[in-house]
Amino acid sequence: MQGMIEKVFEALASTPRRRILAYLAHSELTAGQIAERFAMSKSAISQHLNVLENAGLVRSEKRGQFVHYAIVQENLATTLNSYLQQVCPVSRPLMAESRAIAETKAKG
Amino acid sequence: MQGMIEKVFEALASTPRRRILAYLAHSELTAGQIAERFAMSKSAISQHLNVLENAGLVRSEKRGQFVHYAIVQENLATTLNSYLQQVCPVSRPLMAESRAIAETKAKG
DNA sequence: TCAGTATTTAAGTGATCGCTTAATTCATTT
DNA sequence: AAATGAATTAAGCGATCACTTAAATACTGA
Repeated sequence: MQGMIEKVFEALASTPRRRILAYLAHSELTAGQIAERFAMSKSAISQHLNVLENAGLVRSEKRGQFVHYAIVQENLATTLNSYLQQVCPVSRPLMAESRAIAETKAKG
Repeated sequence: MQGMIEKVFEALASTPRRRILAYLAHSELTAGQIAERFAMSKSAISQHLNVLENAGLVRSEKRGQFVHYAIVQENLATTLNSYLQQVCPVSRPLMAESRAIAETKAKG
């Protein structure tokens, strides 16, 4: 496993990791807040977060005692869309959407 | 692993399987034709094709001695797109636009 | 029917994954 | 400094994955 696409699909292959991303979709959360929602040790969550961060799907920032995690929507959207475009040209409309997200984020 | 989304992401987690999909993007191929392109046994390719078919990403049809495989673009596109919508809510307002583009393409 | 080709299925094996508990690091509070 | 709390890192273990080779199945043509 080396490239960005590989890392992203590897990260998304896990149901707990996709659920973590879903939780982060609406707001930034600390590692502990995420862990609270899962029937799984904090350690396990930390390991999942590491995989997600390594794939560029989340970013983390330590503030005092807490580590805050946030989704990196742009990377998820552009990776999936570019793969989709590569494999099924039918999906071209998604590109416009992806571009629009990128522009929205750049301005805001 | 049960739902469709799980199966799709599980299938896409493998680099050889993504390469198989890429090969099938341009034309239908037999199992043997796919296997020729990989430094891997026919058996392994058959197993990968089984995973992809089980995820609804390819369909197969036996004609005489050969089994022809084809990509199911729609399932790939709609699965990734719907997941993206779920996780990147920013993109939701743009769906109407996306749909409009798709409809324009369908008509023209 | 027999031989040859295409493909799948079965069985086995090493590598990786996903978790656990325990130990560690870092920040805060007293 | 000592104790507490948040989070990561380390070590280990069972389960699953991704291959392999060998056997089975199915079709074709002499």
